[in-house]
Amino acid sequence: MTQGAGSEAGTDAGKAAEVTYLAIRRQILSGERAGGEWLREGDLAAVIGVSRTPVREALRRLAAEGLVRHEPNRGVQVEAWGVDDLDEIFSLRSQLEPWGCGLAASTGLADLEALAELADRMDEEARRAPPDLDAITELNNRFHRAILEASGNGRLVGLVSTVVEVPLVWRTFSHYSSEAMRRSLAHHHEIVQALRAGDPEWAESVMRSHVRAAWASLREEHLDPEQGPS
Amino acid sequence: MTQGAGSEAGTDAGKAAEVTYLAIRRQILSGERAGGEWLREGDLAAVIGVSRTPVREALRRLAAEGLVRHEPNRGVQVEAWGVDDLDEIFSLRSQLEPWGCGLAASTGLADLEALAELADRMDEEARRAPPDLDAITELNNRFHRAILEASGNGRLVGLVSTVVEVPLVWRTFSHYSSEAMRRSLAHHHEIVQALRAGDPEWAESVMRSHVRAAWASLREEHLDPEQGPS
DNA sequence: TTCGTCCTCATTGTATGCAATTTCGAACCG
DNA sequence: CGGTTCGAAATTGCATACAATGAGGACGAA
Repeated sequence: MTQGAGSEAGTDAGKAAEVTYLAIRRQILSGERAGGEWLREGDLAAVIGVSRTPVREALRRLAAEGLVRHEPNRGVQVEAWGVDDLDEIFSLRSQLEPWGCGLAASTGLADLEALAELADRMDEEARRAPPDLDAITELNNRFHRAILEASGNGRLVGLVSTVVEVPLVWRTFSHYSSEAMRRSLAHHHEIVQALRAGDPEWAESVMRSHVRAAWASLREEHLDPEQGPS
Repeated sequence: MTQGAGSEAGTDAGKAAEVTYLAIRRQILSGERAGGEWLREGDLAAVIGVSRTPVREALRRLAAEGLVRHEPNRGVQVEAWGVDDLDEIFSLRSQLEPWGCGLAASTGLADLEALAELADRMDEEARRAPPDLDAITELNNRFHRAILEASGNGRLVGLVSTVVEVPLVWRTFSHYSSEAMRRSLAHHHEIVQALRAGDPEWAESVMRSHVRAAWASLREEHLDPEQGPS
């Protein structure tokens, strides 16, 4: 068969369990799998072209990360998120990310060139005729991750990752107005500047503004359930 | 066949995978399994009395929680922690726990009676001839968890749990001097009082003192490797 | 002696078969 | 007609068998 997997077919680059994990994870983050949907081991195994064993491992891993919910003897279903989760996530984020950004300004571990380039590339992508939101999302996540890594606290990176890696947040930019987008991109440059100046309080403040602006944008969108179908 | 779960005898309360997970986890947190030690699936399966399948699931779950490290095609080894990890953990903790405690003071969700009782029972346990450190540890963890739960942010509970549930921190009290112990227990009562007063800043401050005092105690102990045998 | 190669064994990774549990529908009773 | 009980199908949980990968040692040549 090997019909559905498509992209993952061909190279056995990673192990089956890893491939399966990445495939399911991508489907959830992209919104391809709706919240509440049941994930049957047999179906997934058939589609991806592996046996149920690696599928089970992938599902357990996803459960540990909070992307799916495991109901004993019943199966696994995609976690359903709501506006309450948005508030939990962003109140945590607006606590942790500014703090980490301030630390990064103190340590001086950040690769300012790389960060500046990421910010520039986001500008470029945003200027395209139809902005490539996936590309911007990718760059934005790398930007935020790089800053947290520069905080010197490895656990902070992991914690924030587990919190923000949910569909609700992952596709942040698809909910931005063009004004919110411009402001967000400007924040990135200002953050780099604050880091370059080695000013922790400035860095922390900008990052706090950045996160809370994102919060407001998403919140507005989710309180008006007028989004398109499916 | 012969799956009688001999060693874990008594109730087959949970499923094999759950039992296995809890068994291995307990061994790691108690220090029974040293950092760096390799955990072979076959051995664990034989000892616990299950097949390798649930053992693998348990190990994957522990890997996702950061208690063990999974090396592809090589196996799983217990994570080794050092003083650097202590600093990472406690700098995170002294950021998150005071914040959560302040939130709890604002929400008023905390069950003050239950918290006061936990604090009292810790006092009692500490007064025993040989203080039952395991009992105190258990009560202390429940105390801290209850406060975070009262913050109204469910994710905060999970995040802090994954951070503090390592042997280094779990057995905090076994490293306390009697003075540090008394101060720590006093903090608990003061925290309850601050929550009762509904004063977020007070609550936050006491919790910050509480956490940072613990940090100092543990750090001192770990910088002087003159501790008694195992 | 020392380095490199190959072979063997231990261990993990995957697939498959079977037992246990849940779900869902249809027959049955009130 | 509504509610309940029983049973077959679907699904998960566990055990076992097999394949694949890596570690360590014996052997031989420089």
